[in-house]
Amino acid sequence: MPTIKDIAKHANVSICTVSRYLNNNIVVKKQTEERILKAIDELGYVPNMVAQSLKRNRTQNVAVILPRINNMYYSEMTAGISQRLLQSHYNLFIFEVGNAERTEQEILMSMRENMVAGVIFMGQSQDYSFRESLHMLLDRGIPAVYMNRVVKPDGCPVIYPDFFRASELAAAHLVDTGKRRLALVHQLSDEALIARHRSRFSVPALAAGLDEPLLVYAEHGLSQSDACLNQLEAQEVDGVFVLNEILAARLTKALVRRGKRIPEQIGVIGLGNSVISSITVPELTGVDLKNHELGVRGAELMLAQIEGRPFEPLTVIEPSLLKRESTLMPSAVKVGC
Amino acid sequence: MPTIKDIAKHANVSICTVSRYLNNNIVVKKQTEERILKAIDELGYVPNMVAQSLKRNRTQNVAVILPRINNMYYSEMTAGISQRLLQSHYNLFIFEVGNAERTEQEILMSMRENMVAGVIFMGQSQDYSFRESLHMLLDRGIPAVYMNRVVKPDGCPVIYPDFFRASELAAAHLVDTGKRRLALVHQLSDEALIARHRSRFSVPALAAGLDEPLLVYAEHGLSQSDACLNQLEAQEVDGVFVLNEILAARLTKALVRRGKRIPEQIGVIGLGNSVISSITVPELTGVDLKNHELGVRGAELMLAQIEGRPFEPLTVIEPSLLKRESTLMPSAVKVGC
DNA sequence: TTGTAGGCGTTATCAC
DNA sequence: GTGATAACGCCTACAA
Repeated sequence: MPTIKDIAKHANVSICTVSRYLNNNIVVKKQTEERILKAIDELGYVPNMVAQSLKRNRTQNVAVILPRINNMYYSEMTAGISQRLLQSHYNLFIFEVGNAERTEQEILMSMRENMVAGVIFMGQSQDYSFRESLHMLLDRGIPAVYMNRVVKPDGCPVIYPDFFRASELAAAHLVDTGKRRLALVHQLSDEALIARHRSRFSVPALAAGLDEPLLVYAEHGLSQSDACLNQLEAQEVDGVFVLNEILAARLTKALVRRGKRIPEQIGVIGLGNSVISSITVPELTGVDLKNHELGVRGAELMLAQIEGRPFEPLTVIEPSLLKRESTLMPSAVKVGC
Repeated sequence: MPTIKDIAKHANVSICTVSRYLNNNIVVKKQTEERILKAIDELGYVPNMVAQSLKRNRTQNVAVILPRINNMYYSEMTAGISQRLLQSHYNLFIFEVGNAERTEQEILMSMRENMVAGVIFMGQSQDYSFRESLHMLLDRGIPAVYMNRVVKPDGCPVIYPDFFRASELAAAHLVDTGKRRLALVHQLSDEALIARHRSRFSVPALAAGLDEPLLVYAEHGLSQSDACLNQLEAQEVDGVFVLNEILAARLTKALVRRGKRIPEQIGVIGLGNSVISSITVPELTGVDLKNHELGVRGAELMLAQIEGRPFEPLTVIEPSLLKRESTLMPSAVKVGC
């Protein structure tokens, strides 16, 4: 592998002229430039980022730490990150920590060992890992971004979709389509999150003069005999928002098997807008959390920090509702008009 | 950031003693060891992999080049790769090339710039990219692995699932469940691949004395009015294998909407075993291509090359059939008995 | 068993 | 405009 040294020799200039020319730090004579270019071409020179990193004390590699890469939400975000980083000639490291065979300390040490330019922490909304050890990075000047986690900014920028707005959008749409008895189905364990979802979900219902919506916890392994379904039936629920796309699909299936007509008897909305929602029968109305955009914007927060540009400490992405078959068409008469 | 130099000073030993101790290249006196360990602990030393890479002329980073990370097949394989690489303390670079905003030359240059330890090329079975430029890597001693692509080994090990065996398994199961008129539905464009699928799919049918199965190309954007469905109906097909899981789900939906009873009137099998298959109504029998295992084994092929161990030039993973609701139970009387 | 010194490919601080 | 030269942190003959 030829080095700038070889280029310099071949072009009859000094090493540093080559280096500075390659880094655009200098204006060289036309003739010199041609000689350098010719040498690079003839010798097949490829710059060595490792040596550069050692010298500059920083790589062009950004690490993403996530629970599982084979999860559509995370992989969509990752795709957004990847795309944005590539544009700016940064590389993407993936660290899967789901199996938890590595401690936080070990992971952070790995970040330092590899001199990453920055770290993006991706996780569920209620994921609080790395909150303590984060400052070990920040203190050493390694920027970080929290992505998809609903936490207050504390030392590094935070970006997540407005999960609670999603609940509100869903409730509003159910109300708009004439539903009178709403329920919020979830599998969360974080009480604070549940409370926030519930309160936002209630807003459109209460505004329309409806009862306080039901809050239903769905056990894992939903089947036809589930308590969750019985509860919906007993309470005569006619509109439900499920805080998980796959769960929404399973619930839909279970409802259909119980003979419920969707959307006439019960409207269903899922949180998410992947291929899942377009495969169920009926197809699911869903709230799109804009995972790809989240990734792109998160990567931009990272780049802003690395390159010393200003950035927002908190970014909340507005979700959007996608209407499909599992809800009725909104009635012409809007609530409150 | 403290360096081995600082450790050496603090422990009152020479730099090289520290270095060799850390690399297990040496047995040091108990006392020396303790002093080194103490210094490492007190100074919070973290080894610098970048410097190490520069010296060793190779990083611990393995790159995976794939079309899209937000595709369940690829992300499952990637998860397998990630898991195996982490075990051996290698890092994972992700290079998405789907949007094709970079030429092969640029991508390979990026590999060299970053001194990756190896490159795993992941792509569709009929993906022939990088075949020409691959040797640019190999010639420079950078090992590569072809993953999921059905090509003959040529310079680097190849690993893929036995796609054609999947067709055979599916056909055999359809025959076992009493189906008499089979069809293979696909969206492929590679004639050679189609022919191989077709011939293997035919084997169980012909062995059972049935007609040669139908080969049906499904246009994109499958709907109820599709030629594909009409064809299946006209030919009175009662058993179908779809070479794509999502397409299988859509086809199932379309069949149900046309009033077909699955699996009684028509049995459906999809190629793939993700969450998709368990969400459709009815749930889809599928052929699992073992993507995760593919990833793990592929990573092992990479590691074997890097570490100079012997390895198989060609690995073909055996798929397995997962029976669900979209096919009948196999009859007790086996074909050919 | 331990130490000295040179070099990996690059950048950056000086001079000229 | 250009050129020596000294780092960056680590490894490794070679020497002691």
